[in-house]
Amino acid sequence: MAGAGPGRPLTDRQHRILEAATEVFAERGFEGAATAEIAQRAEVSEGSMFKRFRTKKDLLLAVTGPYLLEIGAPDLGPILESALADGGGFEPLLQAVIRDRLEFARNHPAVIRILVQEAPFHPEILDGLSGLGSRMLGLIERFQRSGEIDPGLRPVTVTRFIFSAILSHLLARVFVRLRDDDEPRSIDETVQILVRGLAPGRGRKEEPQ
Amino acid sequence: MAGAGPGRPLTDRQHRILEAATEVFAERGFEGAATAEIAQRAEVSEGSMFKRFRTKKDLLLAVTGPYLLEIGAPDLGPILESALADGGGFEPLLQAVIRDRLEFARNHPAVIRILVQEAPFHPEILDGLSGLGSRMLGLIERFQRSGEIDPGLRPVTVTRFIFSAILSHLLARVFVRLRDDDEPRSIDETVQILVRGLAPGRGRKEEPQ
Amino acid sequence: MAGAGPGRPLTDRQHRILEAATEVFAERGFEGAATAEIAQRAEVSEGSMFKRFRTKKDLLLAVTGPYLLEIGAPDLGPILESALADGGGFEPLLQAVIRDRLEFARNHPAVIRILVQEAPFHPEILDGLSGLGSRMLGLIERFQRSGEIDPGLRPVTVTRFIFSAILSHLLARVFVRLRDDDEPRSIDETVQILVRGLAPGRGRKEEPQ
Amino acid sequence: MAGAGPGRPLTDRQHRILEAATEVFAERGFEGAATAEIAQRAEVSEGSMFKRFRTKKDLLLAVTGPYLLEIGAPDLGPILESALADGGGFEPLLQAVIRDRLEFARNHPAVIRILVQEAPFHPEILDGLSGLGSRMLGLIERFQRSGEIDPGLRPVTVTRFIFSAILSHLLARVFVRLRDDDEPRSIDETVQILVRGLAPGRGRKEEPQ
DNA sequence: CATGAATGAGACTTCATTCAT
DNA sequence: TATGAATGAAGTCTCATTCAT
Repeated sequence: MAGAGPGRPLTDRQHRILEAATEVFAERGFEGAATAEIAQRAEVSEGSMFKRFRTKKDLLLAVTGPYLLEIGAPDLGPILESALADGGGFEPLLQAVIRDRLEFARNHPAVIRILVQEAPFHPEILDGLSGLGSRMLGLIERFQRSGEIDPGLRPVTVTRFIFSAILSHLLARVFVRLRDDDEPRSIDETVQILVRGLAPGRGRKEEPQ
Repeated sequence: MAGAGPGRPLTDRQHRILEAATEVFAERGFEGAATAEIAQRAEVSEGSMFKRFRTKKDLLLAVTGPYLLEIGAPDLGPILESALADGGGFEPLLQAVIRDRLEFARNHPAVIRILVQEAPFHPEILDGLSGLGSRMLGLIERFQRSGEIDPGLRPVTVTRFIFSAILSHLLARVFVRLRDDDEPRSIDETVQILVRGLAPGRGRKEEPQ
Repeated sequence: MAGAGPGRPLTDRQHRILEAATEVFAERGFEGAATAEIAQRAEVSEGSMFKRFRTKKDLLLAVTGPYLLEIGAPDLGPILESALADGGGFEPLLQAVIRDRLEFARNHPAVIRILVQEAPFHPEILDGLSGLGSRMLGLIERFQRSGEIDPGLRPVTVTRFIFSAILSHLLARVFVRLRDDDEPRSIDETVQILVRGLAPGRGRKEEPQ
Repeated sequence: MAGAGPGRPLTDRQHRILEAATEVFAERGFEGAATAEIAQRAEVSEGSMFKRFRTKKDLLLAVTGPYLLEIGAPDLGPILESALADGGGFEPLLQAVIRDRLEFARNHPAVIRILVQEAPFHPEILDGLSGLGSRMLGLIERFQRSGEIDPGLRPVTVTRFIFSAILSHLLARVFVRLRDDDEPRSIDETVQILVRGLAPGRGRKEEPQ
């Protein structure tokens, strides 16, 4: 999952343009970003820039697209993949997923910002994620059958919870620049809470009936 | 917490302006919003608008400010207050908080959007929240002492977790317009997961053995 | 037909803008015209200009529209009207029409240029003329019945011929700035040629003998 | 007059460029045409194009030039030439001229469009026609002496009239794409009207005094 | 010689803000 | 006071032309 980058071959200039665009979009938001500033940071004329990327929005999609494809793609990061493949338990998988996504955030914080900031205004930005949701639901049901997740919880809720746990890490990292330096511990704690919270009840507790 | 609104007395015109601004900021984002459109929707001349709100940014702060003040203010919603006051347990408090915030989101979805969308670009927008964090930490430590929250977890983590659980509800409601209609159940499940996940382990920390 | 002008009330500034636009469009053509130059000649900022006329094309239509409406409208110039109304002969009508249109060209040469130059690229510019053709055909058939126009000629041909005779005057005036100063004689000659040329043959169709 | 094309030898590439330029200029006008599109349609790089034709305007002149030279040149179409040479009558000459020009328009409609559209902005485009006017005047005077054209008409008027009759055919063909399919009859009618209209009066008629 | 990437100048258009009425 | 016309600055995008490869 950690992510390679765009598939199409990019010239050096185009690479610089995308990097500059990523920076500026992250700093100022899409609407607030000026194509002139992007071109300037890329040390390229605006004319050149618009030759390859026909509109500002193309630039946005070119910046975010590659990363989304990879998120939804089946070739996840090696750690994650092994955790998934061996039909292993829920806990190691969570560990792997969270670690993987946090590493992604560490490597591409600006892209994370852009995705989060612009998704409400440009829904198509997330089109690459279409498959992710159903895949998650499938996994969760599997773990419910294996007894690691409480079958009484609706998969929707579980999905949202896991997403939000990860998201909170990302937001803290990328936006708040949290003072929490002990990331390993943070991950351990997050996993612990999730595992315990999602585990089947010990007989009593919370059953409506 | 449920919150009335701005404290300063607003003329009818100003009220209409703020409503229009809220709509437009939510729909198009701060940078994407045109003051002309705000004035038009408020059925007020641009001149009048800028007389009272000197800049577009003033308008933004006037829209968000009141709600933040109220979030940090001591006069929380009645339900919440009672839950807090009687030194009651963690679970009913969580119920109350989540319910209260969801109601808030139902009443002011546009404000939620604006807060989430613009916070990264206008940090001062969140200034009103300064006290919230430490108050949360205090509460958490109290529940750790009372044995309802695992003392092994750092309060920072717990805070983030609770926030993110609430946030995920808000996001689902406001942005994704989720198909999850069974909100009461959703809340119950959320509370269950949090209570179980944050509860002290059964004898030892995290190790099964 | 001589033409009043636009129907909507125009402020002084807007009037100046339309005048400037007329000049510049006539001189440089629509594509060749720069909105900056129009604004400058009108002594108005571009911003102001685009407030009233949302696009450059709006400006074009605002310049040409009024004159076309009047061409197709039933309130022709007084001379023309009287010539038409009294069921008079073909010759005085031709005199009136040609004189009227030439006067129009003398008063609005720039508009004529624009119409001729831009019609091929902006067909909607001529929408106001829709009714003119059929009205012409009706008139011609009437004169064919009255024996002033050869019934052997198809009305299409006759229409084209009359149009082209008028057009040639306009073009000569507006584009070539012809050295033909004796306009009255020019008109007389044109009318003579048309009347004779369109009159029924002397006994047989086309063969002198 | 029927006219082959440019005199200078053109490589295949240059030929393709001129064809593409003709198309694009006709469709979009000179200002509206993009050199990039011309190069693309010609399947030639912009670099190559500008090597041979140094500016866009060169391209325009290269497109129109050859046809104008030929119009003014002494090697008219065979039909026309015979009609002219044998000192024949006015009517057969008119027939020949009109037919010849209409055939020209059928063969090169795009060039006609360009000439008509761009002549007002690039007068030099018509430089090749310099001799045409005086030659026409000479012919007309000859026919006035021979009694086929009314000597009372000024040659300027007659010239304009003949031009306009031909022009109206061209315009109808090229711009309006007229529904008049019966071209032969159209020509006959045009010639009839001109011959009758320009013929000397039968003693009375139209004398100012 | 052919190419097409690169560019600077300028095009049209939008917009937050001001100010005379 | 309320208005909305006016604007300057800036924004996105296009294009004829050049030049290193």
